[in-house]
Amino acid sequence: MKEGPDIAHVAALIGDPARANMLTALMSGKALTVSELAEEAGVTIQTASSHLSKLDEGGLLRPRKQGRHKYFSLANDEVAHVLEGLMGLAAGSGHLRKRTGPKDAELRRARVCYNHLAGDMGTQMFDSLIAQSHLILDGDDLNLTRSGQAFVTDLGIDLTDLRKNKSPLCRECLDLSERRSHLAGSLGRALLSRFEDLSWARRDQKTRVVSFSANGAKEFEQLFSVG
Amino acid sequence: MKEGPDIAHVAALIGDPARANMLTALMSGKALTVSELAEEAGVTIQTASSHLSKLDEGGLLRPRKQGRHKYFSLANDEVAHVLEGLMGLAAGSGHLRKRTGPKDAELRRARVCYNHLAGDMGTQMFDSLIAQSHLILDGDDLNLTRSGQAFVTDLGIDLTDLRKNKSPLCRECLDLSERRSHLAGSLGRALLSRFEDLSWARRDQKTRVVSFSANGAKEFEQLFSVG
DNA sequence: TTCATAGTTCGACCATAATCGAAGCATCTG
DNA sequence: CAGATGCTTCGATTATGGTCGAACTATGAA
Repeated sequence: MKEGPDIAHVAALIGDPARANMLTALMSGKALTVSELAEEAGVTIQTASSHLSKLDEGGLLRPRKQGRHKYFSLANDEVAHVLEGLMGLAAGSGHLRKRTGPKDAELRRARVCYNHLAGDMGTQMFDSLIAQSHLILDGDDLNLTRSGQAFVTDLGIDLTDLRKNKSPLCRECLDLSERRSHLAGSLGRALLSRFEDLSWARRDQKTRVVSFSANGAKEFEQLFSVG
Repeated sequence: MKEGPDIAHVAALIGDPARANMLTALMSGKALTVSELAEEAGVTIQTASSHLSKLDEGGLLRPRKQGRHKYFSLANDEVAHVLEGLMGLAAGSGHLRKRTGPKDAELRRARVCYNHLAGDMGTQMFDSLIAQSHLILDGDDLNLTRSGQAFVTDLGIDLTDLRKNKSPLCRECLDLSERRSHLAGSLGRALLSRFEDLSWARRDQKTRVVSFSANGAKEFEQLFSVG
């Protein structure tokens, strides 16, 4: 009767409150165990286990067993991307769960989107990379130019290492709430973790807030100035 | 307890099969009425109405009243973007709905889109009308030229009758799966019904297939040759 | 006006699936 | 080994929400 991918199934998976809570918890990029996710979602471990196996079957999660623990993380960047999109839609339609605490400003400024940098600083970095011609956007493809390769190598990132990875190096991740793009893919991931290594930034696992140190913010501003 | 946008609510909206069908139908970019969407989703009009008001409340749709019709389209391209992402996820996890039935070839060739002709023959007709300068496309507006007026009058269509109608005479209807336009509006409607009057074509209400008779196909080909 | 068509609202029915208790595996520790 | 911890499976209960018939409103046509 109908044609095309079964979008309803995937959406229904995300559409349950308990599962949605688990997925948002996983947006921090950190792998979590069944018990932790149960706590996040406010359900018992049995229920959580059932939910998680459904999410796994649906291809949204990547499970890893380690001893008697089972760690779950988001399956890939695409999943994170869709989740961010849904957050944008929910926020746009004024369907925020009331909570305009002080953390919101920080979240808008810099936050973790799965495992790369999002928020104002994320889009600033993206725009700056484009403006400096370190990245070029070709249709849907995003390519690192020669100067961009030098730039990130200078920053201390091993590109040949990254390329071993099967996942794409650069990816555009659209932040719907701001209608701006930021950088995902293995390079986006590497940049964020490099910022952490350099002690420029530190991420709060609980809230997805990325807080930059005074020095880190200065260095960042210098590297990714706009205009 | 929880923080952030209520992603579960939006996802649950998309997660119902009937609603998902409606949304995918609206991915064509065309505004559809409640009845059409009910047909798309395979539910009754009451059910469709209920679903649509929920989708509207959720900010996913943009409703427009036109006479006694109520047209729905996607609220904005952010919604479409999220839907695309979900399709990607569903496709990626091998959750495709099987798609190649025997009727599909017929549907691709000629089908009813609301009440005008779509499919290959629909786009052929559109292209031919443009090529013969019977129609000119001016931005978003589609205008019937003097020669076009003579052309359709020759075909036995009463234009003054059509113009009484408040609905636009010509409308472009984009078929995204083929990325081609075909002719909608009251003229598109009139053309299809004229084909039926002339016994050139007959439409199957169940499947939306439009089947041309041998003679009808020949006449059609002669009128709307391409090149 | 009267009839027809498009859509909404109400109410009742029913199916799906979320939930948790209890029991069962698996893995680590002493 | 026994005991503890992390997780899964089974079964029963429950509630949410999708569905349609029927009645109602609104717009257009004759």
